[in-house]
Amino acid sequence: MEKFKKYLSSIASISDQEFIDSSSYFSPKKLKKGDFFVRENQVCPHLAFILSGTIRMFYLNDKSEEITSCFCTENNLTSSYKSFVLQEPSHLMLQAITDIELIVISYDGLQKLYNLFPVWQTIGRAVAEQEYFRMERYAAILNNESAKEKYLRLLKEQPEVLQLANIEDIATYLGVTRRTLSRIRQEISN
Amino acid sequence: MEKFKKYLSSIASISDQEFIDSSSYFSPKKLKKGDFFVRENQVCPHLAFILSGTIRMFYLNDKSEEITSCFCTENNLTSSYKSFVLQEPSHLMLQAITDIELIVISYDGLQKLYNLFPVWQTIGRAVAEQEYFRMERYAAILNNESAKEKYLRLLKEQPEVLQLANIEDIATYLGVTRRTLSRIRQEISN
DNA sequence: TAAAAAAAAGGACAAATGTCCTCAAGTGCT
DNA sequence: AGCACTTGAGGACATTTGTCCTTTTTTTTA
Repeated sequence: MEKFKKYLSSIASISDQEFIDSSSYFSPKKLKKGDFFVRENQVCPHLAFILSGTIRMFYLNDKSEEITSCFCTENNLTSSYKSFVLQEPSHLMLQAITDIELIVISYDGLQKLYNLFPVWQTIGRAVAEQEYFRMERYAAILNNESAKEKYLRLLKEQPEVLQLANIEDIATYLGVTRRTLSRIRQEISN
Repeated sequence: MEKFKKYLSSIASISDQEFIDSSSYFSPKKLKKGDFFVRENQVCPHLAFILSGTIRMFYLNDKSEEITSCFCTENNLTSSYKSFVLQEPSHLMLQAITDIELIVISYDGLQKLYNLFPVWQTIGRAVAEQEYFRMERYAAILNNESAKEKYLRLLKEQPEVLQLANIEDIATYLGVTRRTLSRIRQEISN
């Protein structure tokens, strides 16, 4: 829980007592490699903080191809955020690509925190803002960097993902085909 | 103001009295075509609701080329959101591409609303969530649609933008060069 | 209104990426 | 260990997109 408290402190000032009072609304959860945290068309039941492990977030495009939109790693939140917030069926799927340890909270639990502790209103807004900043950055990268630059960025920022994920998934994450990714890797190794 | 109230009601339930009490924190603002709402490296001073007109949001990439990231149209919020929320210098610029009428609120004004009216906590979170949803959708489109599909989507969803913005800006918005956009337009006209 | 300037269209070729494929290496299963 | 199965690398060619231009159209200004 210490990791989680540290994360919360980094986005809003929460006192020790507030954290203790809030913590009964959270519960631990483990997933095995390959398990789904969220399936397609399921309402995302939890917002989760990743204590350890990596989750692949993906969706099916109109040709029913899996498109990876994010690799979520430890010390970050994960969820099908829109589905969770609006309590509507998810178009995103979240699947563990390693064994995972999470701390999760349900939608109802979070609403209770909003009502009981004013600080959670601020945390809730800060989380939404953080998710926005992350997505804004992702969009700027998508729109502005070549596939090679994106690969090098992934190598720098999430090197473990290159070990854990398969080529196909990395390729769709970068927005290119397997063939192009293969060329990029060849180029870099020279 | 009626338009703005309608917008707020669509994202959180605000009573008539709450709206009246809040409204003194907002002020009207007009911009002429070509005026900047936010310049580069300026801390975005306001969050704005667009009553009428269109704003182009753009940034400079590492080759100092202007990349358009959004066209903001009436009945939507606009701001350099990250800059406004964190009160840090903006890398985004917002420029009017028509004459504009806005309703704006300052950062301090919004903090006061958060403190005075609990409903504003909810609105603030809902706004952050909305901005996130918009950006998530934009990223999915960027990563998944061809330039032609993106053009057709723009034609469908914001046809007025194709009249107002110049080709160069539309091209960078779609993530292609002028030449490619020219080819797309030729193809469609056949 | 005519000249100048700016914006958009489009030609020709180069570069990047995709498609479809085969081959090699690694993985799991019996 | 041996065989099927999966995964990644990379060849050959087609398609798409970019680069660098020139030409055409539109807009601005004297």
